[in-house]
Amino acid sequence: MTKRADGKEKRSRILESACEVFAEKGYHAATVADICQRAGANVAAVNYYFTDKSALYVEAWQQAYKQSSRPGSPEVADISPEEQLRIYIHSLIKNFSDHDANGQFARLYLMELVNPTGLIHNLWHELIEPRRKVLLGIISEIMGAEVTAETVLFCDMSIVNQCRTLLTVRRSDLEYLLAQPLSVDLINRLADHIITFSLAGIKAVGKSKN
Amino acid sequence: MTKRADGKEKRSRILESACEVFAEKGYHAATVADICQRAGANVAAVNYYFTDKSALYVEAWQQAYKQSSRPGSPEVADISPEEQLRIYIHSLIKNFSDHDANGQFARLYLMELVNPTGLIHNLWHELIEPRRKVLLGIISEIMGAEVTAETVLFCDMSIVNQCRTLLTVRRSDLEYLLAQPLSVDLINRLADHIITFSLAGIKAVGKSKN
DNA sequence: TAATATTTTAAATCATCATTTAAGAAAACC
DNA sequence: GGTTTTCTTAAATGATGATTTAAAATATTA
Repeated sequence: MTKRADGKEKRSRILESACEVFAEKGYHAATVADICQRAGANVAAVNYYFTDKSALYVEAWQQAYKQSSRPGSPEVADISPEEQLRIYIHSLIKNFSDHDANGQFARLYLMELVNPTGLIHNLWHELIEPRRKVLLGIISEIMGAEVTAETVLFCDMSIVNQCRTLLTVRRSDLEYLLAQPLSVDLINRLADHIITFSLAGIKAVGKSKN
Repeated sequence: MTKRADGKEKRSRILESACEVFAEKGYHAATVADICQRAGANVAAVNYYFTDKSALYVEAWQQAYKQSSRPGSPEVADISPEEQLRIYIHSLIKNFSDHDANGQFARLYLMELVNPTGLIHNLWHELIEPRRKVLLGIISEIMGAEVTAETVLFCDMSIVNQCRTLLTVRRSDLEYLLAQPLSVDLINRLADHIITFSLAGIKAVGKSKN
């Protein structure tokens, strides 16, 4: 009935490295041994604290989600939707290029998208949808009310998937493609590119649809 | 020293289902048993014909590559770059939405991108780069000569990643997002969307950069 | 058809991981 | 300090999946 003070410390270290490893390799390629080693724990610890690899996975998801920063919460209602989009894309890019907490959730999400485990069925829609709504809102504001839901969704997909570049391609491959190291500066230039590209894209699609 | 006539038939059936399974699940989650079952073959067949799971993987890659259609080879030099882009994007989308040969290579590629096995190190650049060059050429033609290589690369990434939506998201999830079945018609509308969106994007980026 | 080469099969083996166990170490509590 | 609970560990067990083997089946060739 009594708990040790430092008790949960190893637990959370495991959770942390679980996020890392699952994000890096996906569910199947990740091994419990690898996770524990990084956490400096014995393999048995996973089952002691989480019962299962799969349960650990689910908790890692929730953990990573909680630690990730929601992009572009519409705090200041006064700025133009274009400016809101700018901010949203910047924070998306920042999230996607981080290797810690933020980037981890984004990667976990991508891995689940690409090769679903079926373990987080419930979380899926419930966690993701609210965040997506923000971007959908911004887009339809930019386009005006005349436009169909499908068109807005297409734009959403266009934007998010552009940003996913950073998530999909390994750093070294990206550096090869771009023929330069992946500096903060480069990432900012990419963000600016996506903003310009998308803003024009949205407007053009909006125009062609009414 | 003599070969059986139908000998290679089972071999190629295995290769075929290997493409399927690897494309669907990625290297780790795919099992030899699953592959053989789909091919109606005994598990030992993999080792008999290919020695290894990993060697089978490499051959599946090559096979899928050969069977995939290169998008937008610039056969007719007379059409405008805008029209070429249209054609390129359409064929990319077609490739990415197919579940047979074409789509398989695209999925294999994505899986390797997202969670590299390191098994196809050599093939990688050598197979992919030539194809990418086509799109880069089209883009810089649209933008004019004034623009930096980086800008062209960013546009390339914007376009390809938009198209990757179809590869990344499972059919059922996509249908959920779009609230409708994934018809040929829908895919065409998506392709048209990406074309309009990207053409405007390219032009805007080109303008802002000189 | 006999002799040989190739392909297929079921079962055995091996390897990699996940999971359990049981014993020991370290707190916490009295 | 002694007792109890919580953690930690190394080693055992189990499950899954890749690979090997050796024998059977099928084809090819002479």
